[in-house]
Amino acid sequence: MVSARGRIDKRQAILDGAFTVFARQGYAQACVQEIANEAGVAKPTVYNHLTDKATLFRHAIQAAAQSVLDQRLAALQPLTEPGTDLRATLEEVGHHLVRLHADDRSCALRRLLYAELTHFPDILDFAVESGPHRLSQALADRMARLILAGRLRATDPDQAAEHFLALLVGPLEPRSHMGTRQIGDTELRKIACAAADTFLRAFGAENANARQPAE
Amino acid sequence: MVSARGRIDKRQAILDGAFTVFARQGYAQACVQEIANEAGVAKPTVYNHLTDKATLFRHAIQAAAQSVLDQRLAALQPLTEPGTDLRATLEEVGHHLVRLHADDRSCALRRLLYAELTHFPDILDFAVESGPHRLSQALADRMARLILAGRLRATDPDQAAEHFLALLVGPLEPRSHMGTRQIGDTELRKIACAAADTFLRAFGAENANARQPAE
DNA sequence: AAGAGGTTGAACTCATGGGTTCAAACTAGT
DNA sequence: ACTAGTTTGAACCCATGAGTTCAACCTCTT
Repeated sequence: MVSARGRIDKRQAILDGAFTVFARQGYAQACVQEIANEAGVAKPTVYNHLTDKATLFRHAIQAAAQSVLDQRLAALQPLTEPGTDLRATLEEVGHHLVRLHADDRSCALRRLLYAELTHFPDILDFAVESGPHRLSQALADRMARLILAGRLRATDPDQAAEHFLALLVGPLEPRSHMGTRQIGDTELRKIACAAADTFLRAFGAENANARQPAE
Repeated sequence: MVSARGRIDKRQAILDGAFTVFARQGYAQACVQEIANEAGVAKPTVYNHLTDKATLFRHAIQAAAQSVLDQRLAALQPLTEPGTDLRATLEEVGHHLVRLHADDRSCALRRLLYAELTHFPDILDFAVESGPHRLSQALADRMARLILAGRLRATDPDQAAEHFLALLVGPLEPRSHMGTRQIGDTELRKIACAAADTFLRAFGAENANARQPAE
């Protein structure tokens, strides 16, 4: 028997190649032969691991969505220990989130989801439900803590999270030409700063509304 | 000769049917025969008016994008004469914009653009450039007037417009499951109110920051 | 009535690509 | 070296659908 490690590697390679090609071509235009080439594997091997083009697609999307979500959740980390300068922490987290959102993989995944949602209604479950929704929940948890600590105004934490994410992501779409154009890091930073600024004006605690210059 | 009116009607019917079918199936999965059926027309007639499936797609998208943009620009109208209650006007415009954004046609168009942007890079020109960008510009013009009139804080009008749109549209995507689920009008209204509230807190003139109950 | 231009349906050509088959080659474990 | 499970390439079958052709057919114009 071929080493189990080798099998798993092949499977991973196939899923990775599948996502790459699907991202490049869309579901219908992507042909299995090309996926096999991308993965450095023969066509029958693909069908040996994944029965269908459709299940191949589902698994590739699911893997990509999981990794994207993990990255985003990790980016919220600094908010659990906000330190003394809340603005700086928000800018940092915002910058990180915005960078992830503008990432190639992330954009490709979003495009694929939008495109094939009608043909694969079931991908909603693990891609939308556990995508932006989970992120929003996690962020709302942090917002609740900040409100309790008196560092934000007393409001609905869910709405605070929703609006912070909106301020980050909203300006991104038009500027990136729907994920086509890459955005420079300085521009991303500016977007994050602007979002943090507006957010603090609207949700900051009354006594700390003004920009605090330094410690 | 068949009446010119009849020809034009056929062409319109074809473009409309094309958009409907493309929206339902995506570019690759849509077959020209089905478009012909949808338009109540024979297949060769389609090729008589539009040479290609590709140009058929381009024209259908262009027409849809134009009509969507027109609707959105019209929705900004109330902001040119803001009346005494700025908050109410913002909520009204916001509600209108959000309703348009959540509309079936609009969602379908957005999905198509995302999906086929890689295969038709040229649709960027008339769909993205003259889509959200134009809307943002028009809104920024209104913002500039409001700032000059002292009804908003002195800031960059472009950023004010960007953030207002972000606050409107951002919360929509996750809730509508990327345009799959229809959202009730009361929920849309709530989203618009929340957006107006956050926006006024961040961009309202200092003296008019608080909620003004009535005239 | 005659003719011109657009429309129709059906049949046709041809390329693409999903999925399968199979014999040969490979790669451990014994 | 022997065997079992895997991979490989190439060829194959078959469905789908883009785009074309053509003869019959409207539907106006003159």
